[in-house]
Amino acid sequence: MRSADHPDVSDISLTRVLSALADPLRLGVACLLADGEERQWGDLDVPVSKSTLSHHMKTLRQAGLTRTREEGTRCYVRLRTVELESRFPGLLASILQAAPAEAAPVGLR
Amino acid sequence: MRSADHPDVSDISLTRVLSALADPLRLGVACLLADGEERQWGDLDVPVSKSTLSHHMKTLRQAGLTRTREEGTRCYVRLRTVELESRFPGLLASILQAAPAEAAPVGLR
DNA sequence: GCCGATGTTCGATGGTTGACGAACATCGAA
DNA sequence: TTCGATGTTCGTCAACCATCGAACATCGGC
Repeated sequence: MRSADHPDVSDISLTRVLSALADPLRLGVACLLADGEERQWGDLDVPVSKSTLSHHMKTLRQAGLTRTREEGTRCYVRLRTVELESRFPGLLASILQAAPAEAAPVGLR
Repeated sequence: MRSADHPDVSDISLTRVLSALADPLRLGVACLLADGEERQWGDLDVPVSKSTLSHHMKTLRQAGLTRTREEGTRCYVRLRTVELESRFPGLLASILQAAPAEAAPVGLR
């Protein structure tokens, strides 16, 4: 169940957040979501197979970085910016600022 | 050669920093060094064998988080706080602020 | 010059992770 | 109702990582 594994804000773990963002592909997805917009998975142009993308999105979701919403067969995702900021002030901002230089190329289709 | 693998400030990689700090033990070491003091390996009270500690210190060093200085057979280590701050503004501070809650218990002997 | 203390390196081991394709489930549209 | 689009799950594989003990190198003190 996808909606079931969103951790509560107070349960978001620093080490999980760090390892989630330590992967170039997930960092790239986070970068792309940094504008606050909600995106559909299929709109993400990523250099991996869809099963691998699904796996990475699950990792981001379980780390508490993103929130996934299902609508029919489609999945929409957005960054939990505000919640992250309240849990780890300044963290996401400082990471995303430096991220584009070494994140995987993730674009919009 | 230990002193050889300190990356230059401009070569410090975000993903390497993140994965280095994603490990509870290394996060604990970073926490302990957060006061800016230089410490000797042997003074660190860590729950792992010395070979494992050596491995983790190498990881921190190669990620650019710490600077190691050798003096005889002893090794001293300190956080590269200022350099990190110039490379990734705000990053280290926000991590270290949240770290104590889930870092491995690293004390002074 | 010998011995103990301090780290490093090596090899082995077990666990985790990222990747893929294939098979599956579900929903919407024709 | 059948088919295509969208994600998930499963099994597998290779790579990586944390850990340990043992062997080694080096330096300082006795």
